[in-house]
Amino acid sequence: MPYSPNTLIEQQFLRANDDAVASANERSLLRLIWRHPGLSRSELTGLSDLTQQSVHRILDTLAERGIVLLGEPKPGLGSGQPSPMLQINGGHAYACGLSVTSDVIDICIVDLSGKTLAESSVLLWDRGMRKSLELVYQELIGHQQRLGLSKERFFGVGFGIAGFHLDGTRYNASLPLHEWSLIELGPLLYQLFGKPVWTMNGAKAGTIAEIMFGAGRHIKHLAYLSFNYGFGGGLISDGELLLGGNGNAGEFSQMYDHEENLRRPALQYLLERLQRNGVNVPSISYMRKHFDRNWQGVEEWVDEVTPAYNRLVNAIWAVYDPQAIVFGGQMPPDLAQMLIDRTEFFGRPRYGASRPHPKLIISELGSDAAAMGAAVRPFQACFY
Amino acid sequence: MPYSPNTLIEQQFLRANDDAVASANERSLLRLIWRHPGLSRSELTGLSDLTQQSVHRILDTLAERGIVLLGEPKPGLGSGQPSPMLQINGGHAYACGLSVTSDVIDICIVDLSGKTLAESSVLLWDRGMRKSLELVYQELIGHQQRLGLSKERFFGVGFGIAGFHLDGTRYNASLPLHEWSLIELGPLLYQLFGKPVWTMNGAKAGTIAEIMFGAGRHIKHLAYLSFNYGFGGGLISDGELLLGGNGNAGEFSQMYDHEENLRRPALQYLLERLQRNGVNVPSISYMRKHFDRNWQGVEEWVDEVTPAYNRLVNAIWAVYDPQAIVFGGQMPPDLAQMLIDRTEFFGRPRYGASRPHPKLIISELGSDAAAMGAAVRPFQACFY
DNA sequence: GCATTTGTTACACTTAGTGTGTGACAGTTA
DNA sequence: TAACTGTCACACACTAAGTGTAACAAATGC
Repeated sequence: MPYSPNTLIEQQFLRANDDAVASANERSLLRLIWRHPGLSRSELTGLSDLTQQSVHRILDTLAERGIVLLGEPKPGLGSGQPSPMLQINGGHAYACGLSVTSDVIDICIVDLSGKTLAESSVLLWDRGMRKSLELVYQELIGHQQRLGLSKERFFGVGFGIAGFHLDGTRYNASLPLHEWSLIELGPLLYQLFGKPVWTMNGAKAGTIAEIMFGAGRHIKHLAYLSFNYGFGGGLISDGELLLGGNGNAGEFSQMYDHEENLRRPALQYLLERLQRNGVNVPSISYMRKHFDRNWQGVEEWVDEVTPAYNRLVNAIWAVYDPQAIVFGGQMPPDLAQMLIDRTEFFGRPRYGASRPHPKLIISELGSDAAAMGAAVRPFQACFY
Repeated sequence: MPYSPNTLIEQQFLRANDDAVASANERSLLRLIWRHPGLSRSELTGLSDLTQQSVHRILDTLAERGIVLLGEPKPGLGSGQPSPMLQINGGHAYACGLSVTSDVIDICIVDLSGKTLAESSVLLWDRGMRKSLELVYQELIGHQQRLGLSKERFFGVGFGIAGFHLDGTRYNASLPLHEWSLIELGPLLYQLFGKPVWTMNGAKAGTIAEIMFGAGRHIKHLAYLSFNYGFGGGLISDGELLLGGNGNAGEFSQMYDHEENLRRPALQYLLERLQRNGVNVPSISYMRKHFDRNWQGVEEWVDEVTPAYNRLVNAIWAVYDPQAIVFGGQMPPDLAQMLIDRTEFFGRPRYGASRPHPKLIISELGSDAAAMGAAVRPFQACFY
């Protein structure tokens, strides 16, 4: 039987007489509370399709289980009996997110309300996978002790890795991660953490962060570009991550042939160029933090990748037609703007009406998006 | 309030005390019967997630409403009380599909079981839209009388038009169809036919045919290429048509820049070339019927479009990653094979494991796929 | 202070699926 | 040919979950 995290969820998080964490209607209400912080019970009734009585009862059981907090009456709603404010109870559960890239594992602990409780990272150096995971586990234990988090409230682990999906929980990552490739990561990590583990491609983790914390909260169909050492991304359809036939929808790099591949907008090439030009930029995260568009070589690189970039944007438009394309990953916002300024949509207007093209948006999430996305993935899978 | 066909469905097709045609569970059973012709009631229980009792009761109500026929006991199932064979009752409802292209409107009448009852077409010439629709309506009336179809069993109309979606039921079609562009087609057609009308892009109609009658019956994630005068297509995710942000997912032509656009694999260019070479090929449908790969100019054209074709296939792979890409529309099967033989996937293997790429499949549906797809669209929207 | 408005809560009702048990039937065995 | 066995049909009581009606509670505003 294939590994599935859903069957491994602990009893204390499940509904009575049921092996799910929340029913479809419960999830729809939880989603609304997530998206509208400070909502009152009566306002929620208006947003939901359910009747007032059903909303009331469902919230009652959610509050009894400690998932939702019924707060102070909300003021300023006009006449009538005041309605309590609703809040997701962060204390009900927390999850750990891991993002494995070629040189570092980012760790992030997030509670059910979406609050980041801790962040840290472990450098890979030349340590083997087992050793690295052992260090990650120690980090986690440290965070738990420092924050006074009980093991019982630990819901699960989200695990993102830079590499494409093969099948089950197997991935194919780039060379430095050869040890992590081609093996079933799900059972391995479950054994280490003793909690259910949701695995995903790293760019998909960023996409989930964008769904839960970013532009995806208001835009239902979008494409997320994750610019990193290489680059990938993800598609969101109707607020849900789209997987495609093999789980690799949004692995945009694949569209280039050998030659064009060298002029694709992957940050490794910009980094190399800057270093060749003597600009002191040791890493991609440094580049993101201190980016200056006047650095020697930036303009040149942008001009060089513009054709491949425009091909990318138009291919996404043609194939998937999202409402928006979000620039994320480690891309410096100002660099993203330079690309956006050079965008050329190929479609020509007909009768004055052009085919509506996607908006181009710079992600407002930090560069830790992947680890954050990995961390909320368990909650997104079960609560929202 | 925007036009919606679902609210216009006539009483005789709706459930008691409900304004839907079939509940989620009813639809899941109907889908299974559709996909497994000759299924017995007991076999259906095994395929469905529901219990035997629930299946029994749901089938009972569906049989009472005349949607399903309980037939003869199925022989050869071993011991036990014999179980009746199940059949969708074609007589319960029929629908009319229209496919509007630049020179012709194809008409197709399909019953609920998927059987084609009639096919015909109306040439557009220089007739205006109103006049053409009037002729289509006369054709429909003729078919109804000849086949003895009662108006009461007429469920609705599926309408496909070659042009991209704008919003609501407005489309932007190529020049010969300027009269059909930029207007709300839904209310207009509802007024003419007096039945709910589901509108869609023409290539999406072909995609729906592929879902219901073709490769989509067994493959859940695929991309459909509709080669016609121009070319478009559609995406299927988990057996459902994917719309994207503006309803234009799968409008693949959009990915080419001005220059490459002239070397894209649209059949208009092949037709022109053949005619220039003195090959007697008056139309695309003639070309499909009598295609010969030795015609003067075929090989040359295929070589010329191969780069753009490979870009297309790789872009679909990169962006959406389907399990299969289906070659459909008016493309002659042998011509499709010539392209497939020239396919080059750009991905390189890593650790000997390549990223799994989509299978390339030639559609087995006839060239009337668009009208057929348009015709089943109302059933697909409400029953399956 | 009272009417108005709106949220809370109780209770009967509806819908839809489940669990149990009995009888029907075909094929096998004695 | 009668008994046995496994599978299916079907009836009935039960459960889960949402709806509709109505009484009651708590604020606002005149």
